[in-house]
Amino acid sequence: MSTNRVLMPFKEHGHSHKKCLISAMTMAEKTCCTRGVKLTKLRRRVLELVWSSHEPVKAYDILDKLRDEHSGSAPPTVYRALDFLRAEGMVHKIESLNAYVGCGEPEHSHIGQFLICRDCGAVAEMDDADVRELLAEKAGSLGFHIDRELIEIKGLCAACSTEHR
Amino acid sequence: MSTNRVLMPFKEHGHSHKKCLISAMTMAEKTCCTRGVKLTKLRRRVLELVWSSHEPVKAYDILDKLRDEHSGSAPPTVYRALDFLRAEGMVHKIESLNAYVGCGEPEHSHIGQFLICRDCGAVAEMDDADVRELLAEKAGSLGFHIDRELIEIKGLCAACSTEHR
DNA sequence: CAATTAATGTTATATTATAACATAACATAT
DNA sequence: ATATGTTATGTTATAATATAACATTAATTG
Repeated sequence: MSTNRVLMPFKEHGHSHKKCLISAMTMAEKTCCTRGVKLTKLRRRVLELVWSSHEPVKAYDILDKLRDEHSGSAPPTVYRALDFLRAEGMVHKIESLNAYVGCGEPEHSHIGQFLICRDCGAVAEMDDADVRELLAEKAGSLGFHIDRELIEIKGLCAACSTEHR
Repeated sequence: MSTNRVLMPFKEHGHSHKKCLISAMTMAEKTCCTRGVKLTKLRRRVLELVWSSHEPVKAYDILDKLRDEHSGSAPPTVYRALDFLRAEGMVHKIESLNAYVGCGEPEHSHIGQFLICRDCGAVAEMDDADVRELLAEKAGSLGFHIDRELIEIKGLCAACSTEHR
């Protein structure tokens, strides 16, 4: 039995992204509503910008876009929105890139395992129980108790592998 | 059979660190010599500063110390030395902390899995083949080929768990 | 609608890292 | 030994990432 839950798979290159975006935004609205937290106009916009692709987005790139739309935007504008979105599990930070990606499944809290393609830059998110268990076991054998794990894997996605052949 | 190689275990709190430091520096000298690369005075000093404890060290903290010793030190001084040491596997960067730790086994190139205690701040380094294999398998099932993996686990080390009881 | 809380605006600054070019130290060939 | 090339370091400037602190506005609630 596989526990390889894929929260957000790699998409074929050039897929129509509109559906991803709509689905993510709908899910976010719904999740916020359920939780009684507010997805304000600003937060929604930042989430849209994060979801503009499957590649991690930089905070200052988001800021540039916000500034085009509203001159009063500043770093805190972005970081606060990102903090909110991260706290609600709608966005994850990729620490090794200082960049942010949308989460495909914000409604259930989790800690993802990220696959990052070195070629197209896209990120996929797994949430694999076997991996978590194995790490817990290995860490446990050293007397270490895990709170949170950060897993960011760099490599080549299937689509990019194919193109390279 | 366990594959849980521990490159740098957690030490009991308050252990005499001098031996760790001497051993690390000796190993570094030896490894550089074998490889025909130069552990210059500056690089050696930066490595010592990284090894001043088992906690990740910040680049600008290193810089402050270097400046005490030589006023001509600047950010590039530190980052270049760190780049060299990282390239030679003597230092690892903890991406989630923007900080640097010494590697217990620079002589064989590897990608470690880091356990970071939220209480004492110490870092242990594992290099576990089972974990690597499982991740390769899981990623592989998505058609993803792994180049490098980043694993940084936050939690509570054995010594800190004991103290909390 | 007054009081409170939450969200955003605004200014300033902290932290982390690199670019670009100059000089010095070291190695090697003549 | 000295010219030459290479590696390492010095130096100045700036880029990129993130937070602090306080003011204002908007939303919520008593």
